[in-house]
Amino acid sequence: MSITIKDIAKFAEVSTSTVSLVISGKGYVSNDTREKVQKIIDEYNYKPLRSAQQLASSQTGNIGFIISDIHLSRSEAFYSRILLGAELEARNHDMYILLSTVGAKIDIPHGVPRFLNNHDVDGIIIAGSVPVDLVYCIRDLKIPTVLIDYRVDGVDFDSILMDNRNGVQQIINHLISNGITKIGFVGGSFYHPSIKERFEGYQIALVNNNLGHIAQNEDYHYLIDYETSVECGDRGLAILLKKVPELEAVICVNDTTATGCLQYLKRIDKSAPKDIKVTGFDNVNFSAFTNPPLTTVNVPKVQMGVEGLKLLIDRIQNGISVHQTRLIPVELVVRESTFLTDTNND
Amino acid sequence: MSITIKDIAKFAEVSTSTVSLVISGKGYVSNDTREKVQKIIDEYNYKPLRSAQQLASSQTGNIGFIISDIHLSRSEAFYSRILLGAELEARNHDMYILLSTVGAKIDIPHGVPRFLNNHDVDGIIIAGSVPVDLVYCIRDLKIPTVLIDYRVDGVDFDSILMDNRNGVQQIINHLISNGITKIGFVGGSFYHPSIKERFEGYQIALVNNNLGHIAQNEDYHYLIDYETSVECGDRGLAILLKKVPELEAVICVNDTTATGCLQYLKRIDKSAPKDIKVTGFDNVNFSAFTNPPLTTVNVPKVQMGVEGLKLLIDRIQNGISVHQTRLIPVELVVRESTFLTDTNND
DNA sequence: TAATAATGTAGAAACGCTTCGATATTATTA
DNA sequence: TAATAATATCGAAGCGTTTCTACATTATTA
Repeated sequence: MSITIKDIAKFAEVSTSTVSLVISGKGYVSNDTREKVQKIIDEYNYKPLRSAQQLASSQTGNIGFIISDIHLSRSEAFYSRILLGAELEARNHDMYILLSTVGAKIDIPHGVPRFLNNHDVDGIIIAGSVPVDLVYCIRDLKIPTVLIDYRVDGVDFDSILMDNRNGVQQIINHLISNGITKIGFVGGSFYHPSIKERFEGYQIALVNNNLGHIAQNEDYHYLIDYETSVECGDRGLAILLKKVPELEAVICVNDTTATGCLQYLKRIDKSAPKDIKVTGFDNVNFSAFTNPPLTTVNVPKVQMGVEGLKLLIDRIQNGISVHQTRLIPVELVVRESTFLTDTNND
Repeated sequence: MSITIKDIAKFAEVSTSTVSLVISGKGYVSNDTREKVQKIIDEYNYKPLRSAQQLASSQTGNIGFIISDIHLSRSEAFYSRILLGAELEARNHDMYILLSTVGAKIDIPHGVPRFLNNHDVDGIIIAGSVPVDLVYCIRDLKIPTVLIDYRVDGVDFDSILMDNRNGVQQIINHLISNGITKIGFVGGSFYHPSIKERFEGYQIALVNNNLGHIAQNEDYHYLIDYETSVECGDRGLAILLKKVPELEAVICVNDTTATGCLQYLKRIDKSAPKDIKVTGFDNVNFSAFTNPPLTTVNVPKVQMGVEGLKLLIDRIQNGISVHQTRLIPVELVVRESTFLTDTNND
């Protein structure tokens, strides 16, 4: 039917093993032979059949990407950008990504993504929080795994994290250097490590600036809702302002929550930055288009996906023994929700 | 290493071919034998190796899912719900989904999703609009293909569409039966067929209600922006109200755009439904949480993914000759952005 | 009851690749 | 210069399935 490695070998007048070596780049092949074979391959646009490669090499060429369905459909493109980055890098290694969403509750072992039980992946990426039972299950499977924007205490995985604490510190320095000190925090519960880290960054930065009394004062903190959402921000700022009417700024755990704060301000006929400074986190695509545009922290989402896949490939191919954590730097993006400026800051 | 079909055959004291027949459910196997073999399979938790199956059967067991990167990251979980549905149904057929995003421009044939050139999929789902060149390319490849929420004039594919015209008609009937007639439309350009259909539905419904003059009056229509977005709705309603101050209702092409209208109303110190009725379309997850909650049209997104995959499987397995279009019914969801009610309508 | 059809099972040949030796040639070292 | 190492190529085995063919056995039909 289609053209096979045998055909190429015949046309190039070499053995199939030589063709295979040329394709994989392994072993010894003379330059002359390599070029001759490559020319034939190109001429016939030959692509080795994946299933045959897989069967012979006992590698699947697939990466399993696990994400909670909530994250995928609610988190405003944050995780889908990570997926995008992973896919981008997967192409460079000629691998495919098998996507699987998981619910908040899954029963082990029947409810786990199929590719786990079926041995259909060479490695796994977990993006964002998933049920811990699943994490334990995957650890026991001993499949190479990388966590992106997630970690589980007591489980030692390679991971890609963003520097949440530093990001919030940048925000706080930005506020304090402009004379703002009465700074509140609106977030979600600590079900996700990033939320916890952002709040910790908030507390540390305040303490470092001799504002420990605010860092400790629960009136300044709204950390109740399980999921972060627009409504969470709306409700959160309302409650904070009731307790602390003199609040000067509110740091939101992410851009979505910050949108909620802006919404609340508008409802009570106030606005940022005039009455109160509002900041977000993540720099998702809509954050430049809120009214006013959000000061936030840019998280290189696509790059996190790329790095995650690179790390995973590294482990699959080289089986490095010690687990790595890569902390991705983040960067303050100043827009008008904190201070009106003349300079255009994109 | 792992357990193979040979092991199962040995333990069950049958041939490998019999085991294979039991697994696939094809051919003739006596009940006794079937049960005996199945018991062994279960006992050892045996799963056939995909690559071997694929090689022997020359089927990949994969479905390619193509979506524009804009759709994936901007369209508020609409398309990711479709993806979810497709994945759900893929599981029932023990197939995997290979996801590929494409940009607004791609060069044929090098920029097309890899799985096309590499013969790594048995069929393709295209969700939402993609470059037409890609559609032509896929047609020429003669791979079974299903379009979901998209169509291209002159290309005959199986497709899953939603009943956009009927949805808008339901909205208009809802408005008119409550005495509202001065109804505007805010949408995007017609790059996507659904946008065009929704506008057509708007016009048809008006004509049917003896409101043809409004259907024809361009002052009532904002159809400029390429992408539908919050800003598009904000800007659109502003312009409409300038031209038609007595406007009573605005039908938005989707929930995102409707959100923009609500935003604009708030800015000019007006609100829905008091000053003007606002409706959306799609019923995405946030539409129940806007302020006020949006009257909209529910589109069964997950079901569309499921149906798309079913149709695709049908074509792959049975090679049905005539192309099918399945029109998915939609349903009006009345919330408070049109009329304040006593009844709770979820 | 004899011929035919349906049912049930097994053996072995693919499927298209990778990789392990084996062998031959060339380069390097002692 | 002889022994060894590095380079280059090939043939063939093997990866774990599916499926074709052959051969029995049992059920159905004339």
